[in-house]
Amino acid sequence: MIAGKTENGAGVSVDRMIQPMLLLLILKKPTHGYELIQSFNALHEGEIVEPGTIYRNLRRMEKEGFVLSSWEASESGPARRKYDITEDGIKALREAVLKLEQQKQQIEDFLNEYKDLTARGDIDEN
Amino acid sequence: MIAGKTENGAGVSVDRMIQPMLLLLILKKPTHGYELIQSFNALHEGEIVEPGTIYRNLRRMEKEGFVLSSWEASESGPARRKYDITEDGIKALREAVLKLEQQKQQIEDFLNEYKDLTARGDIDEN
DNA sequence: TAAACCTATGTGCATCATGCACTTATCAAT
DNA sequence: ATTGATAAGTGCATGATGCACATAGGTTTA
Repeated sequence: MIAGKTENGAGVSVDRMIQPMLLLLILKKPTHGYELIQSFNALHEGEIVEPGTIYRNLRRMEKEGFVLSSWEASESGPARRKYDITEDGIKALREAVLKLEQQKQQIEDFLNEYKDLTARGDIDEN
Repeated sequence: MIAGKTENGAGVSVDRMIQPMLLLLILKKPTHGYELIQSFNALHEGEIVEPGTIYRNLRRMEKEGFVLSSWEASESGPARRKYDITEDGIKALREAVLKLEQQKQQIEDFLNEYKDLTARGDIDEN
């Protein structure tokens, strides 16, 4: 439970990965917020991402120049805001990838330290 | 740059790992805040952790029953608050480990998806 | 002895991201 | 006309952090 806690607990999982994940999804296939929410929640079952979080991240990323939006008519339903990634967005994605690699390494280091401890029997298993 | 941003940018690295890292350090060797700050900043060079963040996390964890503190005299210097981990703290550490394993997996999944894309040449390398 | 410095702990304020709940709006179907 | 799915968004509260500052004990030095 960290950051905007509740039973969901963004302290984990998709935590702080929303921006790069959105950028990657948009890079793969330019689309709109509603579908991104579907993709997100289909991808990580159980881990529901708040619509508000998606929409706010999209608007913020547009403000920062990582994506561009354009209104698009739907065959059946209200108009949607379709997002495309920009050059800056691709750059931001690359930087995020580098940071995530570092983060993964840090987590691995931590987990290894923990395992060393349990292996030595300094801590019980159950 | 996420959460309390500035040039430091906790959005990465030690991001949201402070609590489990502190618990692990204290489990290995009960100690006080100031030394934990040293350990932290020695461990991850370049990534400076704010003293305020450490102290606040320690007090919070004590309020939640994960650690216990006791004042202790120093040979040379002001008294320090020495922290010991509790059973609940060990439990919390174990839970954090599980979540970090999940988080690591998510990062890996993401990085693999990204690599698939670059491998297909859908995105330039530089 | 006073000033300067290191050790040690902490707080106040601003910023940022998220969860939860709610609102608005379009379109289709009943 | 009402209901329901699609689609986008906002307001408020909560929580974590950075930065700067405050406080205080102890040691060293001028």
